[in-house]
Amino acid sequence: MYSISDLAEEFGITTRTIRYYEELGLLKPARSEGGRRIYSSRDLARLKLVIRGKRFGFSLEEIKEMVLLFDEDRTGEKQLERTIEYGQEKLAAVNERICELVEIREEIERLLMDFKGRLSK
Amino acid sequence: MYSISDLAEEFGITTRTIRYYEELGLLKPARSEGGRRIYSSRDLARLKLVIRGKRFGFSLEEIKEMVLLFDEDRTGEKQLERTIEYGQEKLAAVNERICELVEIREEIERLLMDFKGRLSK
DNA sequence: CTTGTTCTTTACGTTAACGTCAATGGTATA
DNA sequence: TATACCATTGACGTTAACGTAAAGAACAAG
Repeated sequence: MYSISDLAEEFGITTRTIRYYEELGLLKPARSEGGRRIYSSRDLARLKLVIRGKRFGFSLEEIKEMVLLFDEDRTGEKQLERTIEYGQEKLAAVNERICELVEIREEIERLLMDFKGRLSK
Repeated sequence: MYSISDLAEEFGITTRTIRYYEELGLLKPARSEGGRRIYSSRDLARLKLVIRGKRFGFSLEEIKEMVLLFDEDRTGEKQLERTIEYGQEKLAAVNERICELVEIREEIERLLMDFKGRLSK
C-alpha cells in the first residue's frame, strides 16, 4: 500500500497530477479513515499504463477509454466480443506504430552514416 | 507546388494549424507575389515529419529542435559531431519506444487470447 | 470588370493538463 | 501533547495548441 507521494516519487510526477487523473476517473484509490488516499499495487499498475499512454501521444480521455475497457468485468458474451474487437483494433494500431518507428530508426541510421562519412573525410 | 488548403486537405488538418506551425518556425514556405504561401514538396515532407512527431507525443518545441538540427547546413566539424551525438541519443530513444510497443503488443495479445478462450467455453 | 472564392494578418477565445496557492485536517514522532 | 510534516479540498492561474471571427487583399471564372 502506497501514499500519494510514494506514487509521485516513483513515477516522477506531482501529486496534483495524480489527483487530476482521479478527477477524470482514471484512478479510484481506497481511502483511510481520515480520508487519505491509499493506493494498491493494482492502482500502481494502472497509473503506469496511463503514463505510458501519455508517452505515446494519447489524450487522457482516450487513455480512460482503453483502461476502462480492459478493466471492467466483462460478463455478457456480447460485451466479450465487443472487447475482443476493440483489442484487435488496438493491436493493429500498435503494429502500425511499430512499423513507423522502425522506419524512423532507419532514417536516423542513414543520416548518422551520412554525417559520420563526412566527418572521416 | 501546393497551396495551404492543399496541404490542409492532404493531411487532414486546418489551415490555422499550418500557419501556427509556421509561426513557431517549423515551416518556411515561399510566397507568391501577392503574398500567398507556396509549399514545395520539401515543405510537404517536413510537415509530414511534424505530424508524425505529434503522433508520438512530442511537443512542437521538441519537434522543432529535431527538425532544425537535421536540416541546417552543418559546416563546422564541431557542429557535425554535436549532430551525430544528438542523432545517437534520438536513436536510443526510438529503440526504447519500439521495445515498449512490442511489450504492449504482447500484453494485448495475451489479453485477446484470454478473452477468446473464455468465449469458446 | 464584377463576383465569388481563397487567402492574408490581427486578435481574442477555448480546452486539456496541469501548477500554485490557501485554509484546514490527519498522522507520526519525540 | 506539542510539533512537524503530509494530506485534503477548493479555487484560481498558466501554457501549449490550436479555434474562430473580422476586415481586407488576391485570384480565377464568366
